[in-house]
Amino acid sequence: MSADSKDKTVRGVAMEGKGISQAVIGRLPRYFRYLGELKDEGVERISSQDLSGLMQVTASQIRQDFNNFGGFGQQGYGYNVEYLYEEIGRILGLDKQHHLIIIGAGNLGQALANYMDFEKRGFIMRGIFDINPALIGRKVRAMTVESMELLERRIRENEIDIAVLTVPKGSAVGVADRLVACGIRAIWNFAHVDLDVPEGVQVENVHLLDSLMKLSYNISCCEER
Amino acid sequence: MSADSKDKTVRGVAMEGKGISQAVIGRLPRYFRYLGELKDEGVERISSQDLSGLMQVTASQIRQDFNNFGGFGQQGYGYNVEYLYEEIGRILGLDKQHHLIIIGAGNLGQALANYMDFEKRGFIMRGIFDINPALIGRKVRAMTVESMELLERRIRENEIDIAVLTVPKGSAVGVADRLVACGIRAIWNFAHVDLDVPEGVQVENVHLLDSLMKLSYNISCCEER
DNA sequence: TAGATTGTTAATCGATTAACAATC
DNA sequence: TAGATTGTTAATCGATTAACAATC
Repeated sequence: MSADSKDKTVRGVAMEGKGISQAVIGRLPRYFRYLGELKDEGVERISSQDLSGLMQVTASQIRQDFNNFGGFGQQGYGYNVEYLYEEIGRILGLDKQHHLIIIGAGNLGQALANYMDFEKRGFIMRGIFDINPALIGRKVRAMTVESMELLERRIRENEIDIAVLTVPKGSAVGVADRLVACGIRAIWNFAHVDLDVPEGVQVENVHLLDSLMKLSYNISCCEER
Repeated sequence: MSADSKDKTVRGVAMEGKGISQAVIGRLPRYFRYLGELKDEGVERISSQDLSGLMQVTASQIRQDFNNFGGFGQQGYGYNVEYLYEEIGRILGLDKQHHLIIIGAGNLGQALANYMDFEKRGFIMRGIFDINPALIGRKVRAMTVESMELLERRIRENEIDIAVLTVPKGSAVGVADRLVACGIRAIWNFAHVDLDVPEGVQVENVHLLDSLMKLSYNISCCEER
């Protein structure tokens, strides 16, 4: 890797550049998951070859992926599982805590609020909001559903990084605008619309219906052979 | 397109071949969504150019994508919105009904059971299962949570296409094996593990934690500039 | 007919895989 | 040292974009 596409590595913290493709990023959580399992099983080191067999991706891709962030391995040895796990966690920003609020306390919003695995990785739910007066005041796990009027204030008070958008598609764009206006960094969007946000605000879409449609396609395309 | 990469088109039903890349398939639901909106607004025809402006993808890609399934447009005219909408729906298999069961009646399973938009597109929930005796018998929308013992019987009786897997990661692999054994066609997997199924069984993963991790990466990579 | 816009081929770009020299 | 395995460059493959002839 040339000196200018690779960014400086400061004391083990890979200060990765802007040039990493989303294809690579998309694979990091899966590496992280497998490495976590290996670590739990007490495996100390692993080669790209062995990880390749386990994960069903080429060893070449594994090495290429890791090298985007500087070398984590050692020739003739492979990769230290714990070290690699830690590094990928750091790259993914899992060494820092994130504060989230959920907007939309319907079924999905409540389900996400109750899902414990997020907290284990540092994603802390700090509030849940709804316009429906019938829901306001209701307890959801450790939180109380609050009025949408309090949205901006709470975002500032509680240093919220990420807004989880589980409102109906009709209100999503309006809510997203309010979020952007009060300086949110990221939106995890479950509403079935595309959000248009200024550069610097991250949007990650979870379009469940789209996902189901892909499944539907793959069912029908296979039987038609 | 050469005669042998393009499959026969029988009476408007595009019998698409196996050769369509998942990149293309992944974009179809979004086209479908935009075309549905245009249709609802009463727009009769649209050019790849205009759709390009709307959807923020290149006109070239739009034409290329549609041409994977044979020509839906007309030179000098563009695409008929309603026709294209119908065709893409058909390609995605939305002209047929799908029968689903949910396995795991926890928060997420219940949230998905209550989500109305799936039915509108022909995804009909026909059952919900759990091992937890405390949940069995409970009403979820029009369904009653049933024991896992009834799983295989219900799949056969109700002609289930798709199993929605919302069980903890520890039990997911075991349940998936049972599903495969009794001939399920497709698994919509929300459990945080990779399922290993035989060819011909479709798996669509929704790894929420992975999605959140990507968001986390994109937050931290931007501030580090 | 002239203008518009597709279908389709060719050019470019990016991502994946293969190969191998560097090195532990 | 010899063997193993990475880091990295080069080759391949696939996907996207550009261009334009076909045609409505």
